[in-house]
Amino acid sequence: MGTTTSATTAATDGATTLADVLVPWFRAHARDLPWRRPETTAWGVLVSEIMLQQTPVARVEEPWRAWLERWPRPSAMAAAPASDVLRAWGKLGYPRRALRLHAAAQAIAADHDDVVPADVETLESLPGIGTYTARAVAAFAHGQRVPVVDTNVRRVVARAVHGDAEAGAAAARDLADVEVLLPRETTDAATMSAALMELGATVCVARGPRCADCPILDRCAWQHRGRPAWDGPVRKAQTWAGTDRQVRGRLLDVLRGAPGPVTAAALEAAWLTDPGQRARCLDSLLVDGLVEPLADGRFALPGEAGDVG
DNA sequence: GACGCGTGGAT
DNA sequence: TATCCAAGCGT
Repeated sequence: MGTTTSATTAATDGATTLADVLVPWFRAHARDLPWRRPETTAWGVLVSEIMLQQTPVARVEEPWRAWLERWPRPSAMAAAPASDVLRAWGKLGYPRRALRLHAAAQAIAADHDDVVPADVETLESLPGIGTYTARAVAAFAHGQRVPVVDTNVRRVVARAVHGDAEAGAAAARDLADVEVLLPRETTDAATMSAALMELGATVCVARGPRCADCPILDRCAWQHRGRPAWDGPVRKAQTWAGTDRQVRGRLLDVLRGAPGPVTAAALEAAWLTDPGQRARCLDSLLVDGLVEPLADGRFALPGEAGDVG
């Protein structure tokens, strides 16, 4: 980073746009994340985007490196059993993401010549790739000029453009909101999207925004309005202790930690508080395809026992 | 549109 | 210690 501001052309009427400020700011201040390096493949970008869904950057860096070293192409991962994929996923959380990435890799290998698609609609047709991830891959891996809207971008737009403290629920209009902020130049458009995300992740954060460090403070609508408090609906607090999520996590942790199939007793020991809840959660893991029952009564990670498809 | 889905660091 | 929150997706 630290490159000089390479004459980002201002709008034809001479007005300085948001992109005129944020693109150079990004080039000077962006974190040096491994998936942003120029040698990163589209597959590497896709893997990073899936891992980063609801998971902080700091916890993704090392698993991402190991993942790309082990499975440098979609076909490599496609050939691995799901059990290997789930163990490599480790404790990143939301393991259904790993299963969907596995399925996406198989589809890319089988139907797309092992090349990560560049078309938003095609990307969205793949498992685990939704509105955000499809556009992130199209923009960051393939340089397309498409709006990329995640929770950071929605917060930045809510504040800087709409003058609200928080973004509220995601809406279809979010894409159009951001599209008008993108510069005409395709390459700069992708950088602008990355800049909006970076600003939201490092400066315009949810709690305790560092407005003194903000490059667009002088044109922030929220600032101009005196930074009024959020008066919209309050998000429901996440509960954790005793939830099915916790129980599922415990059960899966037993499977991941074992070298092979485990007994029903081993899973029962993972959650003694409420046997009914434990049974219900194990069943939901079976439904999700995260666990497989064996004929002898034991349980295994999918594909682990050699029972292919 | 609301809900369920893991995990762990920050405050 | 408890709560908040983190580059969403599928149902």
